[in-house]
Amino acid sequence: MASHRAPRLAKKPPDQYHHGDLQRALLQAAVRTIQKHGIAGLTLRAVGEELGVSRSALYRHFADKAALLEAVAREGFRTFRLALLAGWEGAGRGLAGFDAMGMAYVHFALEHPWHYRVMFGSGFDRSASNPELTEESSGAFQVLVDALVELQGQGLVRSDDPQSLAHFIWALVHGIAMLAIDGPLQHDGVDIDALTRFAIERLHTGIAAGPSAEGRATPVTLR
Amino acid sequence: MASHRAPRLAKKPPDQYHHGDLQRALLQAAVRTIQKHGIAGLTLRAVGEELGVSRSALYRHFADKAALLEAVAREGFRTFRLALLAGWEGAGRGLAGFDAMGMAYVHFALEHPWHYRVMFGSGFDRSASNPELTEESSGAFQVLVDALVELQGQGLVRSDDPQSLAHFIWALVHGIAMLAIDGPLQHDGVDIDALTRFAIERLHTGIAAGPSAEGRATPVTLR
DNA sequence: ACCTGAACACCGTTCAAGT
DNA sequence: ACCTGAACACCGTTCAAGT
Repeated sequence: MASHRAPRLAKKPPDQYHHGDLQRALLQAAVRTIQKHGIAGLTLRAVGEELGVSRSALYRHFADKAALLEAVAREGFRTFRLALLAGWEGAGRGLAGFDAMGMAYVHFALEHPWHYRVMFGSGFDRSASNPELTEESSGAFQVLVDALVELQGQGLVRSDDPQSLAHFIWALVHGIAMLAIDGPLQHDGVDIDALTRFAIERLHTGIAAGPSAEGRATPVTLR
Repeated sequence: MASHRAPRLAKKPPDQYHHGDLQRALLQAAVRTIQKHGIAGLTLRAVGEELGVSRSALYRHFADKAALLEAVAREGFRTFRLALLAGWEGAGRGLAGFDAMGMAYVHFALEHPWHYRVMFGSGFDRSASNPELTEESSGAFQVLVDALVELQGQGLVRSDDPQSLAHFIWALVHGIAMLAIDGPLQHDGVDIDALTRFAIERLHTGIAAGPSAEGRATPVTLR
């Protein structure tokens, strides 16, 4: 790019001080390394090698390894929130939007399993004051709460405390995601999509037997 | 214990070859170390020190560190299964037993968080053929399946595929447990017991609004 | 049979030194 | 201001050697 004399081209031009934005490059390299070698195989040496940079260069841009993982989690929560929102709004909100948001949740976990693992794993202190991370995290959660409040306003969802409802539903999809990624649903030939659809149906009508629920084709959506 | 001459008493008598059952002692020491220093702080050196034994002595009884963690998980699944069964039978089976089993699930996770983390964490290969572990694990799952089949036989639960129902319910309680232990429910002042009870209620009747569910004090348990 | 202790190949992190 | 390279204190694992 700049004007040096006849640079001997390596794959990445080590012209200036290596990068204009090493911070961002380190983040991306960390994600690639995790995808290749797992979260335990994320070593600062491997990250540095991928960029042709010393292993201690990272410390100019991140406090330590945990901070690097936090950055990965933050990036994950950001795109996660957008995915949930896209599901909700893409299906035109309402009960269809609610269901689409649930599917989007599980799909995100299946499509970005490593991001999801880092986001909800224990690679860093969640309690240690980390305002940026908790903000992104609760931002994603808020999408669900907002949707529930809207549905309650339309009389489509029970008028319970929205926080409790949201925690309940979040736990459900989180559980499906975790069991699908790392748990026994992984290799048992379970159709995750079908299970998720089933779970969302049961979310609407419950599991109780009896004329009020059993045999009804569509969930109760009076009014 | 045995007859040596005037043993200079250390805390643990290093009389013979240290232990009659080092394997079991190592397992317990591992659990204690994890409880004290976290799952990442589990080092073979720390385990050995706790027993006054070399750090390589472990390799006589476990293939490697992952095998030690697997043993912890196996022990966890065994007592977990018993806890679920105690809830189910202690409450006299039926719907009350079902609810008690759900509470027992979450309570186990809250009372043995480190065991739970190891059981469902990624400290070892779950796919790598490990028959003993998967047997214990699916044994715990089977308690739930059996209960559901029994409830279906009594007409108390929808006649869906019991496996799907079990996966759905398992995901829910697993999600609550994970969010309560490591997630944002941890320090938000959320009453986990109340949330679990609420979740189990919603499990019965669903979240839909309308006369068929809203306002009814007790879940539908016709017949 | 069971355990030790040195050795090996790895880690994350620090810090003086280079440009 | 940004990065290097040596050094430090840790790891898990192996293996000859002791009893």
